[in-house]
Amino acid sequence: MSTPTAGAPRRATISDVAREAGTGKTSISRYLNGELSVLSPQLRARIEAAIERLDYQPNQMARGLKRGRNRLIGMLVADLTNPYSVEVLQGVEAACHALGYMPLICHAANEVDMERRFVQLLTTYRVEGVIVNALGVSEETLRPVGGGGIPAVLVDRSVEGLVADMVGLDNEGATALATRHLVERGFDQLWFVVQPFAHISSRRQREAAFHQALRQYPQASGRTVVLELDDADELAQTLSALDAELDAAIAAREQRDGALASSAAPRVALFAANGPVALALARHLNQRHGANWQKRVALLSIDDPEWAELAGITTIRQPTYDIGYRAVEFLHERIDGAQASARDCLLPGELIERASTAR
Amino acid sequence: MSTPTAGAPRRATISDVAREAGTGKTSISRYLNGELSVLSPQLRARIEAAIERLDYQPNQMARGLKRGRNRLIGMLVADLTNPYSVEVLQGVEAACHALGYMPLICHAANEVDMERRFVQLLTTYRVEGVIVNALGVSEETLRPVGGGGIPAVLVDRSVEGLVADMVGLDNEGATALATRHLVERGFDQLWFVVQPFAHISSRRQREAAFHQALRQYPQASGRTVVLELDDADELAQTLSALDAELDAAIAAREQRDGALASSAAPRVALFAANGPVALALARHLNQRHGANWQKRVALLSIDDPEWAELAGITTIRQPTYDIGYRAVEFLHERIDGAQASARDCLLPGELIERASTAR
DNA sequence: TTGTATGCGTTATCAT
DNA sequence: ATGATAACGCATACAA
Repeated sequence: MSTPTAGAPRRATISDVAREAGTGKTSISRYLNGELSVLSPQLRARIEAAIERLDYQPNQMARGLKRGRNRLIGMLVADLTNPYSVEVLQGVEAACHALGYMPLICHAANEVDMERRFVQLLTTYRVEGVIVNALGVSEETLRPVGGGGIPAVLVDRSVEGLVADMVGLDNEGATALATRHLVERGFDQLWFVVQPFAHISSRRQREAAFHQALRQYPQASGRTVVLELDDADELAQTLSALDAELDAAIAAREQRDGALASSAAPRVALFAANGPVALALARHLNQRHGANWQKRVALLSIDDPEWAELAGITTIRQPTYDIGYRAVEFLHERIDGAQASARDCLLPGELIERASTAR
Repeated sequence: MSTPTAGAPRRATISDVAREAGTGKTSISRYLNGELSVLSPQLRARIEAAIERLDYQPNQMARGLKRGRNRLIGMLVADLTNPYSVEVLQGVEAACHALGYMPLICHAANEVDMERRFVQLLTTYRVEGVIVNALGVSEETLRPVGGGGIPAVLVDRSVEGLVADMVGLDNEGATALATRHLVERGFDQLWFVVQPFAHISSRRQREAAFHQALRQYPQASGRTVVLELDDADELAQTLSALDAELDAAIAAREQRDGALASSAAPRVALFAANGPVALALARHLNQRHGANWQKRVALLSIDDPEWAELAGITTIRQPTYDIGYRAVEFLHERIDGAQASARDCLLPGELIERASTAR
């Protein structure tokens, strides 16, 4: 059994190559930067050979130091556990590839100090720009970014006090679309379930848009339920309470409509503000009532994770890939010096109808 | 509306701080590196003030260049879409934090040339080590890593011809555990479903271990089904065929056991080699037969994604967090110069029993 | 066409 | 205790 590498044996530098090729460093540098027209064929050949022999690879750190830009951009992700983030990431990566950037992916894992630590780190590495899917807790921690600092574009969430471009879902349109769908399907009690707002703008926007949209439908009533996903005890408690209220609502309806109404019982619909909320709801209901829970209550969610099809959940699918792609394009313009005032790019969602909201 | 930053206004350097504090760069450097004992209180105060005033932050690129190490390690992930990867990643991040490393996350998205491009990039950035969840297609693309190149540790999969440490699931143990569970539950036809092996060692290992384990149970028979997830048409076709065979198997059993056996019909179990396969199977079966599919056939999967509980799937949960954490620890030892021969670290899986394998 | 010299922002060596 | 000065690996203005 052979032994893997330990201390690296010092890599070849540009000077080594120059010596090996019997020339100066300048020519090597020229070769590396594709200034081929100014190199005699012989020299060029010697350089090529030397590079090959020494397995030379230019040191990007040194390069970046010298030229003042390193083609690095930071991608600060709040929660990679959320499929939404991964999908956005794929758009980001594609755009970076196309535009010649290298994204440094930083995963805050929903921890505020992680976020702080990462923006700190990204600035000390002199990234040329940052794409931020922020925790949004405080503009404080994002100080070095946006506004007077390095160019930034926000994804999904804007953060108060931070002036920067932003791209995300058209929350108002998406929510209206979903609400309308539920009402048209005959649900007249709509419960909007959302995580604690914290400072997360998209949650607030969706909730506001929900109540706004509801005003168009006098036949339906709505309420907001806040669900804390990160605390198992509190979550279980809230879900139990919710379940009890559901029982009451169903009982009330049955009583009002008479016995024959039981077949038309499920008139309340749960509207999950995002995928994680929907998963928590579905898990709870499923555990409590088995696969039959869908007969008790409807469920619709913003975000369209892979399992939604399996569980037959109606969703609003976000244009995640495009969101990521556009974000990088925005950032690219800023890095190139665009000075326009902060722009918002709101992309439309798409309704995916499934069994969970059928009659 | 204010306008975001464009071209950065050149950050302060160590020289700027020195001038501002009326001293030399050396003292600033000393201050930054915590050599506080050799600084007079007055100078120290002046430096502190200057740094504050100029909002100075040391340039890590330059630092790394000078000291020859940058505390960067690469984390090459084959597929972030797989929850397994994200979970491993969390262990990696925690360990990096603890050991003072900064992980550069690179997402190959199952593309071979992406993988090649990233190892190239990581070496030119002179990362001190790499954790690789490889596509495994060819040792060729990983040449600069492991063996004679920069220290590397493999995760989940080893790649032929590449000598390096490796940490992952104890595939043999986990598969045996699962097989035994299925047999004990009374299933006597076990179909092991796995993606094309390509060069992915863990798939091969699990399949081999499956047939190996099966030899202990003469009452049960097994076979391997290869499922190509990336080609929708081929996938649909294979799944249909599978479904037909399932019908045949059920019919055969009913005939043999007589009419009364129909209640005890489901004696065939699907053993998914990993989470993505399980999802594909569940989606198909659910779409074809509705929620009742669980009455037709059992399902067990290695990997325990979030939706498994919702769908009631029995799984083998991998110690993902530990896998990531251990990987970084291994790497750390190599970076520090450990010369031992390549080690393997195989961690045990845990059986999570759910409805999908009940009688 | 090719090479020399200087500097990017830091740290390390050596004086003072 | 403090400060010049020389590298680190590379790119570029300038000279040849």
